[in-house]
Formats: sequence, structure tokens, C-alpha cells
Amino acid sequence: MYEIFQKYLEEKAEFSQAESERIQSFAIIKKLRKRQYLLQEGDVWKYDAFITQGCVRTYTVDEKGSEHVNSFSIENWWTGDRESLMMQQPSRFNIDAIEDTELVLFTHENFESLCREIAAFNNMVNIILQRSFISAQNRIQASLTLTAEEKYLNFINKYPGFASRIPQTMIASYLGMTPETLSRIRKQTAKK
Amino acid sequence: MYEIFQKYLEEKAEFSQAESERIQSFAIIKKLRKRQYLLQEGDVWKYDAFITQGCVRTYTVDEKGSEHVNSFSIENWWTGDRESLMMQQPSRFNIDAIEDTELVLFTHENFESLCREIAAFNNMVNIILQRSFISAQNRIQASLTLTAEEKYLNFINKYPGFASRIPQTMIASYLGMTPETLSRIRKQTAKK
DNA sequence: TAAAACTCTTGATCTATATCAAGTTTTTAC
DNA sequence: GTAAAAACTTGATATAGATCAAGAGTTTTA
Repeated sequence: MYEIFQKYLEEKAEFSQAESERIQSFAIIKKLRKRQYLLQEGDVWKYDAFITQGCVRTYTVDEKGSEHVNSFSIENWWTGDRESLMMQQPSRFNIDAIEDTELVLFTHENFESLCREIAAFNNMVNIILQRSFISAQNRIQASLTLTAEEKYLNFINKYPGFASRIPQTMIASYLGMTPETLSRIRKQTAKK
Repeated sequence: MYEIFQKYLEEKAEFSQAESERIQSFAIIKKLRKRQYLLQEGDVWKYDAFITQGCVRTYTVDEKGSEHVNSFSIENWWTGDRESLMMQQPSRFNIDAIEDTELVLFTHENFESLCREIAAFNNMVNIILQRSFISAQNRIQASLTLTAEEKYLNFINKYPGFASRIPQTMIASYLGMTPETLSRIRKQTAKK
């Protein structure tokens, strides 16, 4: 499934034949079965990971054992724990597959080499990071200003298609509400 | 007050004399009086802005007229609206000074030139962005998992010194609670 | 330096959402 | 294909935090 990543690269920037080959030479293909972990709390995350197929969730588990979903990532997105990666510290997060998933991994050293060697690659990564930051900001803003119902409507509007792939319990957790509340909101909004 | 920025640069990376001068040649010094706007909702943000002195807040105003504080930035931090800057679209945010404030501004074109010309500068910017992203993630995580009291304790622990410079109303808004709730929490935690 | 305008506190009451509990439907796994 | 497990729904009740209101400090401004 490397072709999907190849296509993504071509869309984002122009790479020479040699550069493309260099990038591919570092790629590690990884497959995850549904429920399988990509990262477990306590482990240090060491990759930059691109999803070519499937869907994963990033979440924490609190002292009471409840899970709090931090993010979902699907094909053509990146996943991982930047904090653990950058600080080389054990992760507070778990990442596991919601569906059977295929990824392209780069060890961080290799990834950094690519950034250093290939200006277009570095630039691409930078733009992705800026986009990620912007969407994190928007999520914060939404959590501060919206009611539970508005959060849900905002979510399905922003990520159409997610609702049909991801269990409601996880979506509720992502939105910071209980599954019961989400169920009631869906019932209400269906009426309208 | 350019020296403060100069010192910041020296701490973050190594720049040659020529590079330092190049950076400085683009710097615009700006002073804000307390309450003065740096950015108003509807305007397009065009700078990269570093605070050498003082404190600003970034916030939105909803239909009911309530303010929602998205972030505080103090000396040795950056501020601005990345989304407006990147997408060249009108900002949803206001940024104004909580104290008399001094900044170093770069127009985004100049800033991008510096990134292109000076690898160490580009690298520095990249690291800052990664850090910002990480702290946005942590804020999301906190908003999903913590109670009002925990959010406040987490805040004063993470940003000691902020509580004494910033009005409680604004801190409450930043934490996603009412000023009354924050006042009661402070009373309770003071007892312990 | 006094009045106006904020900011913070405290109390009483309200409400959005959580929690608990049970039943139904859907998915998983042998 | 069927039993077990998981996911979703619905109702009853609880609660953290919001809202409203009013008084006490503090800061701003003229």
C-alpha cells in the first residue's frame, strides 16, 4: 500500500525520482488488526506514522479506568505522540486500531534526515504541523464555547463519514460527553 | 527592547553576525497600551509576533457577547492567529494587551524569507511550532479529563506567575468556567 | 480625591449533563 | 449459526457548575 503514500507525497509537493526513492527506502510498512495497539501508554514513541488505510484512535485511561479519546486518524492522515517523540519520554497515550489498518512508518532519525536532505519534504512537514496546530486550536475553542449538541453537529459537519466508521462511545468520549448524552442528542437532532 | 529578542535567538540557536543582522533588519518594534488591540476580529493577521515585555490575550466573542479566552501570551512567547495568517482569511479572534506590552513583529513574507535563507532559523521555528502543538494537545486532554478544580490547579502549576498578573475573570474564561466557580474553587483550595 | 467602572465574593436557585440501571440491538467469535 | 460480548437506547435520579442577584473591594479616570 505504499502507492497511497506515494500519491499523497505527489499531491503535497514535487519530488525528484531520486528523492522519492530515498523516501521510500526508509518506509516501513505496518499492518494492524482491529483492536491492535500501535502505541501503549508507558512506551516511548519513535516514529512518524502515516495511515494508508483504516482508522486509529489516540486515548488516555484515567485512574478510574475510563478512556478519553484525544483524536481519531484515518487514511491520508498522520498519527503518533509528538510529545513522547520529541521529549523521548514515555507516552501517556494509547493508540489502537478501530479498523484493520495499514501504515507507513519512518523512524524519527530517518524522518529527520529526509527533512534535512529534501527541502520540499521539510516544507511539507512544516505545513502539516501548522495545520495540526490550527485544528488543535479550533478544537480548544469548540470545547470552550459550544454546548454538547453544538459539539456533535460541529463534529459531523467537520468530519463527515467519521460517524459511520467510529463507535458512538468513542465519539462521545472525543467530544467530552457520555455515550448516553450523545445518544439523546442524536435522537433529538434526528427529529429536526 | 530588541535585545530581549536577540537574547532569545541566541538561546535557541547559533546565528552568524550577518544572519543576526538580517533578522534584525526585518524587525518591527510595536508598543501596546493596556487594553489596546493587536488584532481585531474580522481583520487578517499578517505577522509573526514575539513579545519582549508584557502580556496579551487571544479571545473570541460569541453572539451573546461573552468572551472566551483562547490563550495568554507573555514575554518570550509568540502570539498571533496562525489560521488567519496561513489561510489569509479574516480572524475570528481578538488579541489585546492585558498589560502595557512590547513586541517584535515580522511581516509573514519577511519571516518566510528568514526561514528560507537561514536553516537555523527555520529549525527554531519548527521546534516552536511542535511545542505549541504539544501544548495544545495537552490542553485538549486537560479539558476532556479534569474537573474544574483540577483544571485550575493544573493551570497555576503549569503557569506559576500568571495568576497574579491576569484578572481572575479571564483565567476562568480560559479554563472554561465562570468567574463565580473559579472564586469558589480558590476559596476551597486556600483552606487546604 | 471622588465618582464611576470594574473585579471579586458569597448566597440562592437552576440546568445541562452525568450517573445508575435495565432492556434492546448489533457485532464478534467459535 | 448461535451464544457471548459489546454497543446503543431509554428512563429515573443526582450533581457539578451555571446563572442571577447583591454587596464589598479595587482600580480607573477625570
